[in-house]
Amino acid sequence: MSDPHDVLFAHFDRYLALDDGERKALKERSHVRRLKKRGFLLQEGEVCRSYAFVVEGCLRMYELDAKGVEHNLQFAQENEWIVDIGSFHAEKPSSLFIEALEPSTVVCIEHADLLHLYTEHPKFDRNFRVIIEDQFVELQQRMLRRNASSAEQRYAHFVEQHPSLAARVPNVHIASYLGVTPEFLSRLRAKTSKGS
Amino acid sequence: MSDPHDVLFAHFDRYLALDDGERKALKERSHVRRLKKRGFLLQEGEVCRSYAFVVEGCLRMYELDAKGVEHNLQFAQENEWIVDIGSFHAEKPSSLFIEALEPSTVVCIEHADLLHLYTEHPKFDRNFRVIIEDQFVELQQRMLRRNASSAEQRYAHFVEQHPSLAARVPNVHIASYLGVTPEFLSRLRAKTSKGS
DNA sequence: CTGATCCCTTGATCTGGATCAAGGTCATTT
DNA sequence: AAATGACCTTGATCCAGATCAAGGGATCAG
Repeated sequence: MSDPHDVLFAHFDRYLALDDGERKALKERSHVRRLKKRGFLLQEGEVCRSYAFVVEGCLRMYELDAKGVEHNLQFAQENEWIVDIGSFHAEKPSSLFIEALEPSTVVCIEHADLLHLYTEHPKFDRNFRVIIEDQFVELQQRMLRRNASSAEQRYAHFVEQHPSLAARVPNVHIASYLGVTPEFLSRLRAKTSKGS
Repeated sequence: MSDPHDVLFAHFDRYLALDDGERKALKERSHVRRLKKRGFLLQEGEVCRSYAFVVEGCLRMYELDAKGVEHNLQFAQENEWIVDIGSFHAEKPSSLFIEALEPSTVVCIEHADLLHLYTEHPKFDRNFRVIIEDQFVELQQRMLRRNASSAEQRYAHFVEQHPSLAARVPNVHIASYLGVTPEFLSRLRAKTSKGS
């Protein structure tokens, strides 16, 4: 198995690649954390302390509503970031949970450390800007689909765009992410598998 | 009336304020554009050339679906930014429209100019990162509400959080933004105004 | 091995919100 | 001043998806 930090460095190669000094700083300013299945990286009421990069495994971020129903906001698997940015930057209590759906390994950067990286190495400002711009675009498209497409279309799109998530994540969670009940998603699946 | 660029400079004071050199560069690398009511800043099929800051007026960004129905993705009024970031950065045709709902004044930064600002003045990387992080957090919360709340709750929240938009934007557009039909929004309004 | 817990499915029924249709009020244009 | 069009409302009906209820197959801990 490769060093978690190497996976992270390789991830940055997709943007502006880090030089040795930046890699060293990033390594010093982050730490590896391992979570077992159903372990929490963040729970409601806590401040989100870690900007987390998933090296291995799969996590979800969700909210618990007044009726006790969970609403999945985001999944993150290998080479993806997960954090409650609002809570992280403001250092205020989060209303979200981040939970490992499988045994997972993440690289965590804490608030003070990220600020340090930003000011010492402007390339991080650049790279994190681009990373979040990409996430923003995806979220906008998801919002549009939520308003413009039927549950059936949204599910088909999800399976097409995220086949690995569709395979590794329980359908209950996909249903919640898409904004439908698990029962209804089950019916959709029954219908479309019959059709093929 | 104050100079549109001064409004933009004042906007940046809320983040890391610009120094004289940065202000000069920003002024040189941007231009003011005035739109009449129903004028377009972007139309489907075009590349989104401008990262636009609203000095005065109000615009909306929307998609037109296969059935010819519009879906509002975002509003922008004074001191807010509007752009199809995906199209802007990739310089690829957009599937969105940006239309002025009122006579409006915007400051536009084109792609090459923004890249120039980013590389010459790293503070822009920082400021635009923070700006989009804030937008991202808002959009996440909107996504959660879309999945967790009823149309009635979403409308009440919209009016509470965006009273000025609720006052200046036609209800048809608010309905589309919230993901309901104008007819249904009208019924919600009738019900809640009776209740008070 | 054995309960307990997930997770998925299927049936019956209900409802939030959509659709279709019509009419009314303003504001803008000619 | 008529006419067009944008915007809002209200009624009647319909449907996508929710809710409630039950059962069944994995998987996992003790």
